[in-house]
Amino acid sequence: MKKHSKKRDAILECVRSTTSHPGADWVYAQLKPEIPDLSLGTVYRNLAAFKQEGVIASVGTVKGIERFDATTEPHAHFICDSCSAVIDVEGIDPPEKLCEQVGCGCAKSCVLIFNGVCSQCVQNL
Amino acid sequence: MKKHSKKRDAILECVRSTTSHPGADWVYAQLKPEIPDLSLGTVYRNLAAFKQEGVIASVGTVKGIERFDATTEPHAHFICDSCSAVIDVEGIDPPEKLCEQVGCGCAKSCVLIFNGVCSQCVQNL
DNA sequence: CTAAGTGCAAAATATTTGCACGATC
DNA sequence: GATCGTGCAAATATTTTGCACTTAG
Repeated sequence: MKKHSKKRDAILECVRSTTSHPGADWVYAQLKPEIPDLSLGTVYRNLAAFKQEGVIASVGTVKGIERFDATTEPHAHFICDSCSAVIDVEGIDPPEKLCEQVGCGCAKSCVLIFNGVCSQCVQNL
Repeated sequence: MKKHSKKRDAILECVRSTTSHPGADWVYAQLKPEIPDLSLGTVYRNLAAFKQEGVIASVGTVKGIERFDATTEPHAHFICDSCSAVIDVEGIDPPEKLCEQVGCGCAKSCVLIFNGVCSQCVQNL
């Protein structure tokens, strides 16, 4: 049976409160001042659990760090090669319908990611 | 100036000789018997260099391991959640044309990945 | 009370890097 | 002989885990 926990709630709330698609360390850094006795291990454990339950989704690993998304509706992402920002792409969705046409197995979901340099980084070059 | 090296050639050849989209450790394991004085660091260094040069492409990180693809032409992949196999998907290509429509930055490429359980793993369940 | 959650630190994993040596141009 | 490539091992970086303690149900 699953129990309640302030820390767990805070971690989920933290991921939900941002559009930055954070990694575990970012969540930890955000919450640590507020919850001084928070442990990084707890953040990892809860993020893994949320992902397992389907409450949050993993966007993928950017420069070695797994990034999470509170929005579980399928949508495309843009990832900046320069600053590693992960940004939601409006108006373009992953072609989930094509899952059925994938021959090599039973595809359940699909991920669409655009790579490039974000508007902000382009300016700073 | 870039120099020649048997080990470098062997590493590239190894990636090219398989459709398994290997990671560094797999390449190392393949070549080690053949080239006993090969170092894992060298494999990492060369794969990173090839990727930089655009000779090979990174498919992404599957369960913590970065996987490479000798085919740099854009194409979709299927990744098995169970056995972590990375398989080329025929007939479906990433919508590169949409890069121009991505609002949040200058998208240069896009990645399309299907997730699910591969035919082989489905049988073994 | 029982089961689940957590802190802490150590362990496990994957990758990078410094340096001396060896290979290539 | 200058430059680049490599082995080796140590260093990083990220994530996982064992265990004792705490907390929610």
